[in-house]
Amino acid sequence: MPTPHYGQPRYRVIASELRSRIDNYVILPGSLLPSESALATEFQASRGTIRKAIEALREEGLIVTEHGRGTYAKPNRNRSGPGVSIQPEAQRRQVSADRELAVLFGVEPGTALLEEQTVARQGGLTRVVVRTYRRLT
Amino acid sequence: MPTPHYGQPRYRVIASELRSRIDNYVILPGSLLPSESALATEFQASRGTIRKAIEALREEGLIVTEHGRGTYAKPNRNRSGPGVSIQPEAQRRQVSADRELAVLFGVEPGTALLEEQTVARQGGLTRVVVRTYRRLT
DNA sequence: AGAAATTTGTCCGTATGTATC
DNA sequence: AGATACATACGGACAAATTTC
Repeated sequence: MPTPHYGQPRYRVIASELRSRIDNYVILPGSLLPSESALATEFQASRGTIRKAIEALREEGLIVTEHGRGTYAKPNRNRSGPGVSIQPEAQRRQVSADRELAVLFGVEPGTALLEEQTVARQGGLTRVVVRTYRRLT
Repeated sequence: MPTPHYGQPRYRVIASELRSRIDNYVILPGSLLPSESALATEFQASRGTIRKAIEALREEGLIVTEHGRGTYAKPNRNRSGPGVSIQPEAQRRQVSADRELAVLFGVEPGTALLEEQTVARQGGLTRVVVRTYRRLT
């Protein structure tokens, strides 16, 4: 059905078709796209070509891919404003000892300590934050 | 956090984190690790991925697994000396969220959170302090 | 003794990531 | 572009061992 795109790489043609389906809600926001294998069959292309098309849409921010799950059309695309900074799952940094840590470690308050912070999320919701403090070695 | 393998596979990242906890006595020698399901929740991974991480540590000889019981950190790994005793202290209390915790949990700064603090000592010296933060449910 | 809950063991199917030809 | 192979990852289901009440 899509208009022929002569002279265009196959993956671009496929990307356009998928973009159109998302824009026209043939693929609903938040729902899974067909698997790469299924799309390969439908478009009579190899999985590699399908993956290039998907990669293009992912770079446009239209879709999100999860390892072992599949590729989703992004939900509520016209909302997420800026300032929504993403916190890394785990990070290490130096912090200065608060009064309690200073007492525990037997150092002066303000002394640099190594802090590792791990964030565990579930369904976009932060479940637990773990902060581990050690001496600088 | 699923998604592509940037660098290391997830199960190896998880194995590293667990190894670190064992090395730093966050998980004490001879004690049970959290169940595979609990770890799956904490790390937002499937049980299969957790099992791969555990398998890696088991091959390193760091832990031992028993069917129906759980997985233990190996006791007396490097008996460098006799009086190497560890005395963890734990306490729970409510604290008010600092700016970063507020962002992570999506609450107003100053909101009360539950903090669990564990102190692991060795030979009178504080080795590590772990602070775990959760919502008040 | 027995039932229920918990935890690890195993197997299946499906999907994506990556490398190679 | 296409094809294949293997690694990584998810999720469900059930069995087996153990603990708890």
